[in-house]
Amino acid sequence: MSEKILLVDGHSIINRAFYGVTDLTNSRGLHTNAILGFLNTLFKVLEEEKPDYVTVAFDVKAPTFRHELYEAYKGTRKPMPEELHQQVPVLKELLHAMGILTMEQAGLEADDLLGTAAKRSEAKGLEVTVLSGDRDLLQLATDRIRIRLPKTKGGVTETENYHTQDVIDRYQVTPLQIIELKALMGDSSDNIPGVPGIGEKTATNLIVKYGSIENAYAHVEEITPNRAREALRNHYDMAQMSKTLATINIDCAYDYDWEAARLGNIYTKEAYEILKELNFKNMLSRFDLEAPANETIEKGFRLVTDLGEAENLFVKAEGQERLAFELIWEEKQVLALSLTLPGPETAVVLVQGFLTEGFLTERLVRVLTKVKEADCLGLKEQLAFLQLDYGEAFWDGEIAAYLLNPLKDSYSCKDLAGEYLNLSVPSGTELFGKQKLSEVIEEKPEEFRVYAGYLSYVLFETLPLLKKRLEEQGMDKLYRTMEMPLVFTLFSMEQAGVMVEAQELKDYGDALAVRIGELEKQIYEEAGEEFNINSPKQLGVILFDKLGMKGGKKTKTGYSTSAEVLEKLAPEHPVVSHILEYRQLAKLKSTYADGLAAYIGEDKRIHTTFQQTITATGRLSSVEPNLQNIPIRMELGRRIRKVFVPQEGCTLVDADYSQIELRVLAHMSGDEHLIQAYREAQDIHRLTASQVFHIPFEEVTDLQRRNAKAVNFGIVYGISSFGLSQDLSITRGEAQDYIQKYFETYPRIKEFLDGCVKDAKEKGYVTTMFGRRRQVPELKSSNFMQRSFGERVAMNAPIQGTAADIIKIAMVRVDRRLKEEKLRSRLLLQVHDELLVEACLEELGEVKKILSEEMSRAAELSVPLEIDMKQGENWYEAH
DNA sequence: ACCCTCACG
DNA sequence: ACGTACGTGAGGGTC
Repeated sequence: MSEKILLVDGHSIINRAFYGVTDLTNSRGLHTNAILGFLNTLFKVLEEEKPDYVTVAFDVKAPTFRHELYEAYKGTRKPMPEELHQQVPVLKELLHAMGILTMEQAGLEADDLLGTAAKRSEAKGLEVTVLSGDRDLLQLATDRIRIRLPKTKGGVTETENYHTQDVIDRYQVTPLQIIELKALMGDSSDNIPGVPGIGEKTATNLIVKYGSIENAYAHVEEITPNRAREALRNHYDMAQMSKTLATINIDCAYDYDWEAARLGNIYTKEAYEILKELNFKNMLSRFDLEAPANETIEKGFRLVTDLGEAENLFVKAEGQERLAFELIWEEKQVLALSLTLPGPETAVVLVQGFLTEGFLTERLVRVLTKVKEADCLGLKEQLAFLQLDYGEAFWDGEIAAYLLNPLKDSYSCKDLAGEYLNLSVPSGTELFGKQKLSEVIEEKPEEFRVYAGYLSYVLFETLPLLKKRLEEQGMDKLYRTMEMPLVFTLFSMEQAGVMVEAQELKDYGDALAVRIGELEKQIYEEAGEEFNINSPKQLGVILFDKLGMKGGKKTKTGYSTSAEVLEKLAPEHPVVSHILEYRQLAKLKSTYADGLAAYIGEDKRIHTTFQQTITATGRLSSVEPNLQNIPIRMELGRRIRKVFVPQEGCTLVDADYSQIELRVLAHMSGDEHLIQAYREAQDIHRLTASQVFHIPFEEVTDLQRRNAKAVNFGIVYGISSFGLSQDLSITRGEAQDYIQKYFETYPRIKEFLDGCVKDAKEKGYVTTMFGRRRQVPELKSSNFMQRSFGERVAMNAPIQGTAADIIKIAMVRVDRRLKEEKLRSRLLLQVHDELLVEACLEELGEVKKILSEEMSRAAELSVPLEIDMKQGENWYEAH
């Protein structure tokens, strides 16, 4: 078998990685996402190909022969963003440390170097693979040169592979004719001018029929349609030049050295050090020869399919101090249990034959009530299969990892393994894509065993580390007394759900539909044509191009048509206010009337999911559906709340904290004026106005009060004069003036906010009253915008986060008391500063007492925590 | 997959 | 000079 060579288009792969991988930085603020993406792609291909030679080609920032030929070539091409540019030298250094050859030369592009190396390697008898993100490289494909183009589908990266025939199958033309296509069509990203009026279809037709641009021109009289014929006739010279531009030079003056490209051991000490510096913990395990190899770990995972064997396992488990478990399920059915006992000894028990779901879950519950510690990932989801009450034994790795770093977007087994164990573990999608797990168990039992085994193994190995870090960072109490009990409270709330009147919701939607229909008709008449009102793009064309309105504000992609802009335009043309009304109704219908209806269950209730590990500040979020953003500000939308009702014999009680964030600010800053104001239970915004503007309380005008209110809000958001000026439609100078006066009045607040920023700059994070942390990496950015954002975040997170802590405490206590006092009333929803309870009529008095007591006592502040509470026959009335 | 818009605190 | 308020989720359009 002949030897193999892998040639990598460094420029295109790192670009692709930069835009495809979420931004990351290492501890010194260097952006690393493109390097990570590049390495992931490279390792995957290296493992698949096992090449004997590897070379990565880069572009050099210097004119090439193409510039001499055509001056606009790459003239307007946007420069590499700084965040990407800084990563290139680091990547090259890393490749060199791994003993991988790189090539670059002034006057040549990476494409030309690749083409040259590929053709010479082919001539030498090697099997060639070219890895690139750029389809232009397809012109190099032959029977012995394969082009691999990475493609991301559903989160899984795969490559499309092209030999000669694959190109023909896909594009109807030969690899070399790809050049002709490109010359005809043009390529805006490379500034290659095409022939105006010829697109992919026409170009393909011409080349399939005539083989080349020259031959097509020779038969130009025959060409149809007319448009194409004239286009080619008029732009033939251009097309020929484009062809030269698009042609990869396969015989550069470059001395390619195969021996320098020969692949040795890439897992070197030098590379290990660089990866450590880059903070690529997932990668390190490949390079760390001392760490236990995946194979060693995986060998220990035992598949259990026999009832007797399972029973023995459970008996053994019951006697343990600690274990990790994870039920694996799909479509509400348990498929398997992953269990790790000290040793560590990992077993994967399949639901199969006598090993029923019922047996498995009942036995597991018995085990879990006996052991001192049970670790898992995503306990709330597991509880759906396990009849369990709150217990101190449970530890949830997802929640622990979230507290340690709330900025991540996932806390999967794979993430934990990489971050805390330096272990590279495949994810479900990587292994099985979208295939159903029930099929995977049948078809790939071996792979499933490994996948499932890791789920509990990783938890067992990670939890001690997570615990240690929580203690080190002073978050163990927060974890044990707030977040873990809350898991059970949220589970109860989700299970309870909230009852919704389906018919009323439908009637509401139907009524909207009638009005939406009328508005549609009217808008089309006023616009003089029919168009999609829901499309900001089409709407922009109608308003700003056709009707000639002065639409100033542009977004990245075109005119802005936001309500803010439209409201200013409303006086100019009657269609604008109709569009505004249409927008409002369309939103209500699609998101709320139709959207919510789809979630009403057989029990007539909507069961949302509360996410506990999403927000950067410690708040919860609500999804599928989101019940934390049901309309309230406008009357029409607010009416939707009438469909949220109590069950028979119950009523709804809604309690919300009054201005909790400002009260938290008063407490945390220790500002006497603000504290005094709250102790006297005054109208806080009016008082602010009176103190800031030095006027008697009674004489504060509505406008002054409104301004003061906006300033109070701004303070909580991390004040900026620009933000305030936008909100109040005043100049920045005036806004700055308000802010200055505010801080003169409340100097301790300024000290507190400055202190937050200073802390964040020194320590890299800010904390809430209860010790919850949020890292603020943006403060290290060299970009002014990013840094300013970091400053606002540093001011806002302690306030928003403390308020979130307080209501979480209240929720756990309210839930606990309702249960301890054996009440049938239930906590249903949380909306950041508000709790909704379904109270049985005979328990109403007690429920109100519990809510009031537990919410106001949740934290000891230097100002009272006041609660507004209402009761009603639906959520509209109760709030 | 990403943007725009808009609903909430 | 930079070009923004903090935190979320969902639907529709576009590429």
